[in-house]
Amino acid sequence: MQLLNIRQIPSAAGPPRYRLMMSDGQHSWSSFLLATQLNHLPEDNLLVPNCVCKVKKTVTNTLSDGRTVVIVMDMDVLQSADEIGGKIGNPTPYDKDGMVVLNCVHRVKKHSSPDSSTKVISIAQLNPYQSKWTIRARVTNKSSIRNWSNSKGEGKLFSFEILDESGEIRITAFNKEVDKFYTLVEQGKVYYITKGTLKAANKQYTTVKNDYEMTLHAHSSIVPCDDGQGIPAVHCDFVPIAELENRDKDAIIDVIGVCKSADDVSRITTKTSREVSKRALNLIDTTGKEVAVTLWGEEAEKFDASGQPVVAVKGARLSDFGGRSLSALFSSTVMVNPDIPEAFRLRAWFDREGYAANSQSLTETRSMGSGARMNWKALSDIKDEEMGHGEKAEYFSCVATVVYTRKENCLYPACPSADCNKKVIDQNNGLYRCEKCNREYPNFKYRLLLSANLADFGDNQWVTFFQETAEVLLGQSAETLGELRETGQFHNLTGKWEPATVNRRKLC
DNA sequence: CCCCCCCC
Repeated sequence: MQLLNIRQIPSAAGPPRYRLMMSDGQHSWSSFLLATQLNHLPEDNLLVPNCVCKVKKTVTNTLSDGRTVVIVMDMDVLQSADEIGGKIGNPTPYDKDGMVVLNCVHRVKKHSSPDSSTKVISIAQLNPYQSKWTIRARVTNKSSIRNWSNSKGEGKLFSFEILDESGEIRITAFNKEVDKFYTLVEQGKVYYITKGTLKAANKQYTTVKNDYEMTLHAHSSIVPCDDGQGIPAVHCDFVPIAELENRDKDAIIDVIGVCKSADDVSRITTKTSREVSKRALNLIDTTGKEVAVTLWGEEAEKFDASGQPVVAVKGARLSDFGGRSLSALFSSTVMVNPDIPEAFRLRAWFDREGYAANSQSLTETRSMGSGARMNWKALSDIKDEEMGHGEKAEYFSCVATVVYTRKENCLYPACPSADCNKKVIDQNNGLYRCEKCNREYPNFKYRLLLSANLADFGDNQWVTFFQETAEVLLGQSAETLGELRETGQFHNLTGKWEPATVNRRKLC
């Protein structure tokens, strides 16, 4: 069609709206409205009178007074106004509808579609310009309930993603709608959904492939659909672990593997001083490669690695930490022993041969210390390069000899709580006080903090060995040393070491 | 109306 006229119409709020008069050469008609996502076309002076357009997608709304409005959702400008030069043919007005002045865009929104039939449409057809529809879709991901509080107010929300044969969309429920729908909405199930509000999705926050997202409100309904026929199941596009080496950092990928091992859950403090649980899993697949996947929060706390389950993560983010590693996001779905062929194949492979495979991990951890990532230094380099003077800790490896250990006070009574390790004060009443936990305990645990001087060919360096490394160096556990000290035998373990023995120990 | 995706 040829654009004959375009003008901005009054709109109270939001982006400007443009009304178009189009012609097919025979007739002209002016009840076209440009969807706001196409506003760049007139604003960049591409959509100007006389240009010829290919209208690719429209939505037709009938107003309460019977007038028809066509919203142009997608269009290309095929030939510029300059190329055409003028009006093509002598089009006559299509009908009197086209002559009615559309004076306010709000009429379109408020009185759209008097037809109240709730025809089932597909997710791809959803748009902010029509409100009477029903969709039928499967829940592919569901968040937990989250509370927020900011300058605008506070409340709670949860969100979920749904999928049909045409596409996907994210839906968010707030406050009352959380109470109404949270338990009803189940991962993997199919529902009829009506009367959600569509708005432009902020792409900054989502990987869901849709220009819009939906908010539920008081009149929204969600009804379970027993027949999921024609609605695709959650689809994963699993990337073989070995292939992760070739993918870009920050890529969002699906992965599946046998959870060969898993860290214990631990608590960390984020840069914004929030505490969060984390747990890294080690997944292996038939490529013989392993990769670390970090789970967060409740997912980390609840994860049970016993029995080496098959774990699939949909929508994990690839990181370059330690070479290559993965992190679950809020938008990720973690599935343990999912009922899919890939999982059965992996189980069979792992139980038959994979468990014994001489596998390699794409994720180097410090404790692994394979040669490739070692930062070898001579002790003099540490001073010359001012290592450790910056904000961040720096790590290096060296070969050195222990020339002296400061054995006085290397063993101390520590807080017995799991992650504390603060030195306790003997209250001399059978109780031991931890200042950090601000409480008293009937017991304590022994811990090591061993100061030693190391020397290589050119320099020496004082270093501190904490618990685990001191135990390696001494060849004794802190607990054993504690017992020996209590029975007066501690001095027997402080003799001199053979340099050859020391050199073979791991002094990282 | 949220928008947090963290840590080594």
